[in-house]
Amino acid sequence: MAALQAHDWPGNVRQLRNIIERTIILAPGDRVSCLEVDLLPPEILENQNAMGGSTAAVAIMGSPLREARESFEREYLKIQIRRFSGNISRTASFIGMERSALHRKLKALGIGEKREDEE
Amino acid sequence: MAALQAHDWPGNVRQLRNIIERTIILAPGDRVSCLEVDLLPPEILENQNAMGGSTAAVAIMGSPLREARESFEREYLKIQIRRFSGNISRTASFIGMERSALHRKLKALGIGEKREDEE
DNA sequence: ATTTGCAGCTATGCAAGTGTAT
DNA sequence: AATACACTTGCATAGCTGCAA
Repeated sequence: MAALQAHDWPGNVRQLRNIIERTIILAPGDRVSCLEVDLLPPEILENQNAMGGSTAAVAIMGSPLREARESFEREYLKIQIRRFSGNISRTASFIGMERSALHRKLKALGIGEKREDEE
Repeated sequence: MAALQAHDWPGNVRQLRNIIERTIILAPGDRVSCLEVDLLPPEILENQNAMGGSTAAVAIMGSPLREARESFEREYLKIQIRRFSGNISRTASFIGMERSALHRKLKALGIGEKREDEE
């Protein structure tokens, strides 16, 4: 869905319909009647390549700016923090931000609640 | 550089040194003494996978939040606009933003100056 | 499509404080 | 005691956004 939504459908809906039908028909034998990202024609996937290409990255493009920005910051911060072994002070100075501000932001983004690993 | 900076080097510098030496030594015959992203050991590249994995995405992780956020928004907006064939009004309503605000933002991010293709 | 003025909300730096562990 | 962090809060200012024109 995200991949299809990320594309510009200038003409009428018929184009979208054609792509879907063609994709399903051309699906390889072991995935008959399958409609999945990697089966879509390359022209449709152009925007995916512009971004990371990962499913997550493409999904973000289907969200309003506010949410997309938040998702991005969440990922960005998680990685930065992990990179400094969880040390907030160092992370803050590296990303050019006040410690206190970082704390507020982490709280706002819901980072730091349920640990996934680290420490 | 970005890939190496994106990693957490908990111990002392010796680890970084070892990785670099090992990478160079283990480089395939056709790229002797080469130190490039794809040659780095998988453990080091973990953060890359977290993001899109593209070089650009990794580079962003080496920038302060302010810049990283801007880079993200720039990419996001470019794609959204392209997706609506350059129609600002529709793009704005889709991303949940006022037309005027979008204009200001595009101007601030320097989007719309030098066209790369479209229109 | 693009700008601009204006008011309100948000984000952030700065400063000050509390708590914990080494 | 002293240092190093984590985590909060109050406050003033700078920035962003909606609304109207």
